[in-house]
Amino acid sequence: MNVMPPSGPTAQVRDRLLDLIKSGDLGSDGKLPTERALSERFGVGRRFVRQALDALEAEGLVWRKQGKGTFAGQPLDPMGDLAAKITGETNALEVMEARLCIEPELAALCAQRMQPDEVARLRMLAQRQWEAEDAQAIELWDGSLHRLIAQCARNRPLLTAFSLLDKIRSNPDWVAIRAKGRDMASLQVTHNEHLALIDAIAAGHAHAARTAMRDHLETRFNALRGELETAAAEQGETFFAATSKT
Amino acid sequence: MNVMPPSGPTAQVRDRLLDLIKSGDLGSDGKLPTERALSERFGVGRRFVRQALDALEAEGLVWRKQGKGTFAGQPLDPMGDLAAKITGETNALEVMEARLCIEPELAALCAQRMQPDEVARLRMLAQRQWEAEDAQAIELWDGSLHRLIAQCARNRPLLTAFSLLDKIRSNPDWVAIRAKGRDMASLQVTHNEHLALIDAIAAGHAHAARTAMRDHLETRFNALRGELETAAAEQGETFFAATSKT
DNA sequence: ATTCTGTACCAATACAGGATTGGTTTGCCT
DNA sequence: AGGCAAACCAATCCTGTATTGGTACAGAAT
Repeated sequence: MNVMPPSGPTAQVRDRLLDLIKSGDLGSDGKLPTERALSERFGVGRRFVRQALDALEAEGLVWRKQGKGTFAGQPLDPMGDLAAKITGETNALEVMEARLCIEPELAALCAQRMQPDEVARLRMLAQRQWEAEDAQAIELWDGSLHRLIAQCARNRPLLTAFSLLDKIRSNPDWVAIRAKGRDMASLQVTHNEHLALIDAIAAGHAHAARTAMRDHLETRFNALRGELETAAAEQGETFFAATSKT
Repeated sequence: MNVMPPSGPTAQVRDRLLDLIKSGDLGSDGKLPTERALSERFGVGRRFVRQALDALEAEGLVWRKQGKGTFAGQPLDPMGDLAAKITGETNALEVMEARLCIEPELAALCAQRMQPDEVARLRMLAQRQWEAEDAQAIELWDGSLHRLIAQCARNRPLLTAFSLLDKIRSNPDWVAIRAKGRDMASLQVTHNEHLALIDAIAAGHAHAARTAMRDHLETRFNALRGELETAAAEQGETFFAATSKT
């Protein structure tokens, strides 16, 4: 999908859409107003809205599906019923452990297989996350960044394994726990770690990318552990600590 | 679910249900008539029908879901659907790459979480594989060994990711390619590698187990690469080389 | 004649309300 | 007290309509 950079009214619509995306007024699923609503709101034809959305979709900032709508970020991979089945049989620590196994390798492969425009897309997603104004937007852009890295690794089974974890983690109660573990200081750390990761990927250094992702996940793991211990102290063990049975 | 063997009317209902299941009159999804319909049809109370179905469910001959119905057989495995979908979108090299990511970590976790009787089971499986007399038996015992390691790692998401790879690899054409890459010398190497791996696990050395598994998989990867190059030279690229698209 | 724009149409998906189905409880009869 | 039918509840399905992105068509403007 090679889309010309927008000019004229389309460029203005694109910028206003970007403002809307940044504004934090979207729902937790990042759903944007419909094309028809946006065309009324901006006082332009629907075709201009579509062209602006074409551009944003090419930049990886929105995704669209006929009959469903237009959403900020990157979509979760369809998992069928599998993730729902597993969610009740695992816990946050196991998922984190699995992430530490899989995502550094995805980052390394991404560094090896990255295509030229994809680095810019990663940087833009990291910037969206840094500029995010509420917990929902942080979650949406952080998730989108990790998803794009996984896609750019170009290994379908590993992408699927990642997506399984992604889906499990999308459970609202799990999302809430993560949100509690974030403050300005941790967001700064995350942003720095994201940038270091993207720099390693951009330079094509697989080993550095692997290490950067591992460091980043370990930081998040420690924050999660802190939250889980706080939650456990407050109310005894909850579903986060479901025993894994094999 | 411990269900007493049925007696009296329940036993008769059970037998009639079994006849119905065997009759081939069910739809393609194996859906049985509703409990209410069966109770009318057999001229008994619904409770008898439920008891008979309880028994058949305990025997694995039917499955039930509230709001959906009662079905002959066992529910479809969500992983089967997903693996079938992924199989057409990946290739043997990607799967091998994914194994190199996931299985060393499973071996390390297994070394940390292994329970006392499990080492003996691993050794027995390795011995079975060494003694196997044909390609099918080799595949069976080798697979069982790797599966047990994955289970003993006690991480549900990683086990699921492993199982997905296992499922993809169970495709018969893929099995055949692997069989062609084996001879007495390679089986000896494999056996030695299995033993080294199990020794590391038994000793609880996570790092050594990780390295042993990685070494073993790299050996298999090289053999697979050899077979794929041979196959490619013989008939041009086949489905093993499906391009991964992201 | 070509390009632009609004409108119409199509394909994919969602949604709401009612129906259906398994799971459980209640109340009546023996 | 035990057994059974009826009632109730929770989960899922079904249907018709609405919605949404994707595309085509027709008319207006240049």
